[in-house]
Amino acid sequence: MTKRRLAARDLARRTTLPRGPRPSSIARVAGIDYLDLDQHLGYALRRAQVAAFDAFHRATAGAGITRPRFTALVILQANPGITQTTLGDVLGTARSGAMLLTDWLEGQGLAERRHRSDDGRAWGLYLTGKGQRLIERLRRRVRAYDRRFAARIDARERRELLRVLEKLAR
Amino acid sequence: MTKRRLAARDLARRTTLPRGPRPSSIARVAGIDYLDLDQHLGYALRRAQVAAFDAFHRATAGAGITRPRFTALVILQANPGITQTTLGDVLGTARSGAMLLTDWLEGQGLAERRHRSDDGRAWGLYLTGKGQRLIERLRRRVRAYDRRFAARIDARERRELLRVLEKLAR
DNA sequence: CGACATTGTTATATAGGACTACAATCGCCG
DNA sequence: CGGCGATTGTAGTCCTATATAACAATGTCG
Repeated sequence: MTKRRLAARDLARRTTLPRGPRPSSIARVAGIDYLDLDQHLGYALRRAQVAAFDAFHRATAGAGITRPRFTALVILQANPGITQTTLGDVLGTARSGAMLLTDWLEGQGLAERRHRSDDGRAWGLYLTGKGQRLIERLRRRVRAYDRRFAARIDARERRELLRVLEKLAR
Repeated sequence: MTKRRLAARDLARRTTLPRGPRPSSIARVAGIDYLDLDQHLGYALRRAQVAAFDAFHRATAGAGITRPRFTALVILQANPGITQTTLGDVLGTARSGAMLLTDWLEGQGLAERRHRSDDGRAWGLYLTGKGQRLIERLRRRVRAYDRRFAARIDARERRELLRVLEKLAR
């Protein structure tokens, strides 16, 4: 244990399961003129994304799992030993956020920090057995809900959509 | 002035321009295994949406305008006299949020509340001249940035994308 | 008129971040 | 090999965007 683990963290406070804002979906209100709002890619993307998030939310209901937490678990599953900084890069958040997230995962017994022999500053992050089991179950559920959500469009549209979204996200 | 306007609001506090979290974009990190994350519509939509928000953010830089504020201005422009509750419905947020938003718009001199003759409870919301000028300028800028962002795909892809996104958002 | 619903409002709580400063450690360069 | 800048995790602070609940004023409808 180096110094940085000595400080007793208030894990309890950070372990609170988020009630979270219900994502719901952004319904179109009758009688309202939206002008050209739907012609904006940004607006259209956001509406679709909120709807998708709703499906995700139902898939992970009760597990206290949020979007970044799910992503983190997937990344940890596929990249054992990753550092917090890299995790933050993947999630697109600051280092400090990745640390809070890691604290939560550790507090839940889903992941653990292990010292790296090659770098005394960094931790290697690993899923625990519990974390492994949880993410496998969650991935099945999320995939299922994603498929159900995607049922609104056909297979070709879905393929095209993913292709175009990737071009936009780059 | 009915009672509900009498309470002196701390407009100053709410008038603060948001520094806001820089949206940036969620870059793909080299050497990391993402598993099937990109196959999830939700994940792909989110990445694209963050990228789009980045374009929006650049378009509205310096004006203190956030996404919901922009939407509110557009909606007010096209639907003068709308109530706060309806505005909240359009934005997909709670009434209290719509009120805070309205407070901000009013504090900035962009919109104003006027009594409705038909309903003593509700306010009708209207853009001021300043708000009118701002939203017209902003819409031009946002459209331009949206076009620039959309340049990553061709016209047919864009049309298809909007069509498919609409199906998903419903 | 009286019960109930709706509107705006206020107060409160919380998640989710960013940002900064700091100590330990690494890596490089002279 | 010794020192200095860069990097990592950490702690502390701050802020935004939300939601929720309780409330008074007002509307609606039986």
